[in-house]
Amino acid sequence: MKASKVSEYSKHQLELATLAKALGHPARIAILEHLARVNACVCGDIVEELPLAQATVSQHLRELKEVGLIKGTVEGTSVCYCIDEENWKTIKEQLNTFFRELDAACQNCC
Amino acid sequence: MKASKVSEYSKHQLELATLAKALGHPARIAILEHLARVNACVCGDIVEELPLAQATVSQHLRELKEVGLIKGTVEGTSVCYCIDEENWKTIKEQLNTFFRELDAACQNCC
DNA sequence: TTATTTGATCGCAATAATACGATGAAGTGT
DNA sequence: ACACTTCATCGTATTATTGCGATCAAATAA
Repeated sequence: MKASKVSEYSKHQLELATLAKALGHPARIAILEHLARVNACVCGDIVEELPLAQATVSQHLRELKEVGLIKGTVEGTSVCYCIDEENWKTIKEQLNTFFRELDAACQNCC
Repeated sequence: MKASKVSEYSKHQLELATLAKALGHPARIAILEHLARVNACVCGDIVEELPLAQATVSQHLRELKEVGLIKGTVEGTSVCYCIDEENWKTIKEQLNTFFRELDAACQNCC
């Protein structure tokens, strides 16, 4: 992508795309679903759930954290990850707004 | 790899990730929003809306089409694109199911 | 203290995504 | 027939992502 043209997209388009990109890998979907399933904080045993090395899982966790979907809390020698409830609400609202945009579209076209 | 690790991702995890990946680029978000905004089929003037060359836009359109978000109909020498209402309903349901999964999670953790 | 555990980060290789000019295919108009 | 339009695809350069071993940092346990 040309750096000079990135600014041509609106802020919310860039935000949505960044968010979607974070969800655009099966490992990260699996991590989120695992965190949801155990309904509690899970630590590094996420690594055990995935067919990936510890370094790779750590990388995926960072990506999810950067986009605000999860948060991690240090607990002694391990780190407890969970879905970031606060941010998730905001993110969900962003996505739903986008969905409603699409819903309003294109009733009888083509 | 440890034997306890599941070597593959589930079908729905792969589907979700593929879908999210298709939304993971600002140009494709912009295309969808434009199609929604004009509330009718638009043809190759999508190119005029984006800071990208025709070949690149065509590429993005193909990705959106492959994942079922849009459809294109040939109209003479031009092609009319619009959101694929039918598929969009299915896709939205998939996403909402995923969202509900996350909603149920992690009430008071960390 | 030293050893161990947990997880983050670094460095690098392999792969995938992005962008664009050039070209091809198919329809339209002269 | 020819020129023109519209869009898809090809070839390819650039950049980003993915994955993993190695290593580092911090807390814990001996």
